Amino acid sequence: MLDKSFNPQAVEAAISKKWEDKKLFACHPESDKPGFCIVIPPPNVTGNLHIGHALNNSIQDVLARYKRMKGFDVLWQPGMDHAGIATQMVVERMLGKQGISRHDLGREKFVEKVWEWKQEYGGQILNQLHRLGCSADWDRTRFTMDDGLSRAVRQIFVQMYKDGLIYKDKRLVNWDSKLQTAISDLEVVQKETVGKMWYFKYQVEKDPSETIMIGTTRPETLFGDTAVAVSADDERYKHLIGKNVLIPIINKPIPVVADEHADPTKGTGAVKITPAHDFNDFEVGKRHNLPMVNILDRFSKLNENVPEKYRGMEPLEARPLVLEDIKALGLYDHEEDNPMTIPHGDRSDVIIEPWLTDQWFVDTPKLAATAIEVIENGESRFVPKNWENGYFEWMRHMQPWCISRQLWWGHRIPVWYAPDGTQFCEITEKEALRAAEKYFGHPVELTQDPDVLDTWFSSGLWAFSTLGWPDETPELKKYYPTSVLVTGFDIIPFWVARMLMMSMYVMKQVPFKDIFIHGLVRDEHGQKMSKSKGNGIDPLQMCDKYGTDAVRYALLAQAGHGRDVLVGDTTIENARNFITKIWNAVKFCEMNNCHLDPSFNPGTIRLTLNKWIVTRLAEAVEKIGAAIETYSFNDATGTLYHFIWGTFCDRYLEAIKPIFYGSNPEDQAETRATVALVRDSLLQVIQPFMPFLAETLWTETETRSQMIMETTWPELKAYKDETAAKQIDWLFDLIGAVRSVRAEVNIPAATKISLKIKGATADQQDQIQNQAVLIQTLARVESFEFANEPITGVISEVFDGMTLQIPLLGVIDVEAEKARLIKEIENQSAFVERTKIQLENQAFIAKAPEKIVSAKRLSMEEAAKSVEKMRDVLAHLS
RNA sequence: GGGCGACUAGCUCAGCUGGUUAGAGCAUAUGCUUUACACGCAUAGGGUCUGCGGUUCGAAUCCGUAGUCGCCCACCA
Repeated sequence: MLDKSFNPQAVEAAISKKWEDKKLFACHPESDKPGFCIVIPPPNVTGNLHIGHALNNSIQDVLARYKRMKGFDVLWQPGMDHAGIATQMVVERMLGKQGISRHDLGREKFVEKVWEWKQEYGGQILNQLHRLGCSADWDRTRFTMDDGLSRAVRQIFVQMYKDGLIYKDKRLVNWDSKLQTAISDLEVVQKETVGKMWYFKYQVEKDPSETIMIGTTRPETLFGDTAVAVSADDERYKHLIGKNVLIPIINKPIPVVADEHADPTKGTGAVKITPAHDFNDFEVGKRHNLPMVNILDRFSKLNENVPEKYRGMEPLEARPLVLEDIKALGLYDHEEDNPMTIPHGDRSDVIIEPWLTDQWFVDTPKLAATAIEVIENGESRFVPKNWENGYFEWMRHMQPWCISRQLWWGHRIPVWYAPDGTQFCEITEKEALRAAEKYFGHPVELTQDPDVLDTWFSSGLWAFSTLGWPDETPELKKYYPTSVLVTGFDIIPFWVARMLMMSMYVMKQVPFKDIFIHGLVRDEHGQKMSKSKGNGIDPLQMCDKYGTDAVRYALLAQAGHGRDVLVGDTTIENARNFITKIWNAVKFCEMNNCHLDPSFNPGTIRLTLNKWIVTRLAEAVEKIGAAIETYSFNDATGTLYHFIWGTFCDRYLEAIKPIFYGSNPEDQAETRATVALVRDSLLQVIQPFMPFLAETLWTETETRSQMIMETTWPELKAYKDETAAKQIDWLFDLIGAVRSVRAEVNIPAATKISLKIKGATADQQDQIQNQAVLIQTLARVESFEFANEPITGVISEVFDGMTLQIPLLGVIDVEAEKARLIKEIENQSAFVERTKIQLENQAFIAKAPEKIVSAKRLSMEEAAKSVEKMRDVLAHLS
């Protein structure tokens, strides 16, 4: 006998273990089942499971489990990302507590420490995903710094280098002075501030009476100025072009140049050019061959290229002093408030300075073209589709991707330098040495580039590197391109776009066919979860409190197209309540001895009630399957919920009680077998969503050796009987109407009443007789009477053929009932009126489809379809 | 500045290519210790579908426009 309710804490661990012991999550590349593959968005090795992971992985798990039941050979490829900066920060912090810096250890020792850390503390998140019930093929877990994946990284780097798609360049990059590394554009976040714009004058060389006024938001960078730019046809400044002006304070002469960058309508029309510290100015500098004066050191402090009194200061410290000095010189004019955004590092949160350094770049603008094409031509598609716009936008404005990081943890750049600086890019040091020897004609000593690659470089290869590339593995052959990528919109540019580019370059095939983008998890009020607000939800705590299935279901119940997911105690409690409902429904089956009958053929069902539930079940199962296939998890769960709670429990289980409490053994046997069939089908259908509950009930209710995970998706199409289904629905409407009237006129539940039914067709009268027991139980009706004579003229006219023709005899307040009916009639009259108009219009439309064609700008074919549809609706109406 | 999306019951949302009387869950009210379930059952109240204009026999749905709120990108001398 089942307990009072489901106790997830007691069973989850054991069930997980059983699944894993039986290797039910493993893929079978050798099997001839069709392949279905999802690669996990690899969580950071430093990561801890948060609610967003829970959503992301629950979705993937539903797909994996569903596809397995549908007969696919599923590979859900798990793994982790080495997360260069994040991991290095964690380990440095840990060492810092012992008073050790990474420089004390040296590179090699430090990297060793990181590996030790990974061994001991890293990858917690994978255990947490196990707890969520994720059916990934855990034995195949990959790490972006595995030998295999590292080899893939080096090989692709070399190939891209040789194809000219990776190059080293001295350019302005985003420099993070705290992390001491360059970062990519994507890792920079803009923060709004109210800044100021300062206006001051530069004196013209040899003619101090003439000046040119500029406006700037960063006066302290004037030491790095190498020109002032004006528009070529700006009358105010035309005469100054080619002359020199003097930088205030240091009196260094710099030229006035004509450049399109200067916009006469903005500021004063004249702009100071600091090529080493501003991306726009850098371009101007290149156009005019200006010197690049770097005034910041690697800690973003002013360096030896500024007057002594400012050296060692941060730009913001120096700014007021510089302004003071300008004022003292009498060159200062005025200041204005100026709203602006300041770049910050997404990890370090310090101000990011553009800084001139040597870095490695990927020529992403070149790679972008194919990656755009495959989305345009549908080889790969975003679901929902509207993400494509953002993707195109981003891809078309792509800058070269800075991939070198001045870190120690990561894939070291496979480039070696000869003493004269010649580069040798090879997969291994040996090959580099050989190449160098060949080049120079004698052996030379080489030193490897100290930098490592951006973490996203290796994750960009994830779709194929995890499957064994560059070897031609059976996995690669069977599972690539993968079926679907499930991810959040926040990493479309970081990851999705780069996977598309890298995969197209290496594999010439898209990495995945579908890209399902889910929403953000928010709190119950729709607020973004954040540490500062304290409204975050720990999924594992919720699993402890309500059970894993409840958490999964609460998330999945809202996961749809372009929709955020709102979670909190209430939503999870509701999910838990649903689980209890299912538990109790199954318990009811058990108490009524409903057991699986292997000889039972649903095609031979006699009772309409049983035909009805099987039909409605079949429909629900189809709908749920279709919803999963289209990533509408909210629809799938909604259908599940309404079928189980509304149809199966509230209607069917109540309706069969009279049969169980009756005395017809044949009816009882058929009903028991039907119940067991419906129960098992439902358990199978909920398995992807609530695997622990499904597995528990599957094994507790029957003695069977097979786990539910090994079963197939229910196939019930053949047993549908729409006529029977409609009859029972009609009856339930009748019962509902009776109940509603009873409630309205306050008839105590225990009172039996007699029912006079008007206007029912002969068919319907038969049904009512046949299901007398049902009606007597559910509607508490004692006897029926069928009457053809009208109560009044009005009622008969309007009510002919309608469900609500149930004047109740005997016990009710006639006046109240009459008032109710009149109200009803008003509604119905309006309805009939509309119907009549629509019927008239049918004739009208049949006569004039051309009118529809012109009005709706449809083709004749479409118009015809539209007319057909109207006929259907109208036929149904009348 | 450019783009995307949303606005339907107190709350959170369905409502797909226009077509039965606009739905659900939660919340609310009333009544139920009915032998699966009070994490439950039954019933009810609650909506000029953001405003305005248009197309149509017919608009929550399509078009235009105004408003409010989100998000993304860019610029910022």
